[in-house]
Amino acid sequence: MKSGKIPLHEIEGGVDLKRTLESGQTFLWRRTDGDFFTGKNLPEGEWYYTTTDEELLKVRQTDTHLIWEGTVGEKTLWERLRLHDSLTDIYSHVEDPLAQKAFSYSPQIRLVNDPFEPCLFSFITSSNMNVKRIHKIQTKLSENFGSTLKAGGETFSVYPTPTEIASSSPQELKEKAKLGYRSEWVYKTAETLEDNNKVMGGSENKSLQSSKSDLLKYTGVGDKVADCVLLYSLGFEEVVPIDTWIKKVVEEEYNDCDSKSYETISQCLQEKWAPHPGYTQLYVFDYIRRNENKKD
DNA sequence: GACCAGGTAGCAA
DNA sequence: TTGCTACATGGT
Repeated sequence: MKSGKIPLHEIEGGVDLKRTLESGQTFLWRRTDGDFFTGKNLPEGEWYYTTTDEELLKVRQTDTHLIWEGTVGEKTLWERLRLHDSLTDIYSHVEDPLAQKAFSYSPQIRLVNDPFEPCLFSFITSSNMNVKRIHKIQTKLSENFGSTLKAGGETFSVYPTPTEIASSSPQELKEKAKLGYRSEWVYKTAETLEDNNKVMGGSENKSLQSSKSDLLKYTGVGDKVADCVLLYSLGFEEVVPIDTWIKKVVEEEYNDCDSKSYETISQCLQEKWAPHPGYTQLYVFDYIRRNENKKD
C-alpha cells in the first residue's frame, strides 16, 4: 500500500471531500463506516474509498491535509478529484446571482473525474431514482458481480467490468442489484461495450458532439445520462445536464431558458453559466437539492 | 395509497 | 420532430 498527505494549501481554492463525493455527481465512492448520503460527517479514522479499475484508493480530510492510501499513487487522487482545477479562478468568474448563492452556500465542491465504464453504468441505473438508492445499487453491483481486491489486510469489492456484467443475465441483475427495468439497459450496454471496447473506451481526442453521439448509441442512455458521463467522466466541463431539479430551477428562476426541448434548455444554461457551466450546474444542483430536501 | 426520484424507449401523430 | 406513457423499486 502506498500512502501520503497533501497539504490543503497546495490545492487552489481547497476541497470539501464530503460535499464533493456526496453531492450526487458520483456513485462510485463508499465510506468505511457504511454511511452515505445520510448527512452524517465522516468519523475520525474512517475513509472514503473507491475500488474502480481493480485499484483501491482511500481518502480522508483533516483541517490541514488530504490523507490518502491505496494501491495507486497520489497522481490518481489529483486526477479523480480534479485537484488541479483552480476554484478561486472559477469563483472569480461567476456573475449569475443564483450561481453566486450556490457557490457561497457550499464552497470547495470539485467536479470528479470518474472512470468511463463505471460512470456510464451508474448513470444508466440512475433513471427515475433518488441518489441514495442509486448509490446502494452500485454497491450491490460491486458485491454481486464484481471481483474482489485485497489490500492492507482488508477485502474490497470492485465495480464489475462489462465482461462480468455481460456474463450475468438481465434477470440476475434485476434480482441481485434491484435494478428494476434498468437491468435490460445495463446488460445490453455491457454487451455493446464488450463488442467495441476499443472504439468507445477512451474518447480523449474526440469532440463533444461525436462523444455525445457515441454515448447515445448505448441502450439506456439519453440526453441527460450522456451529459453526465461527458461531464463527470470525459471532462467536458461546458456540459449542463438537465434533470428534474435543474428543470425546476429553470421554471422558477430562468424563465428565458424554459423550453420543451432538452437541448434548448441546456444550451441556454451553458451560455448563462459561462465560462464554467459544468461547475455551476454542480453547485446549483447541490444547492437546490439540499435546500428543498433538507438533505445533507 | 399517492407521489416522487439526477429518465429512457417505444410508440403515435 | 414533438408528445405521450409504461416502466421496477424504495422512501416519504
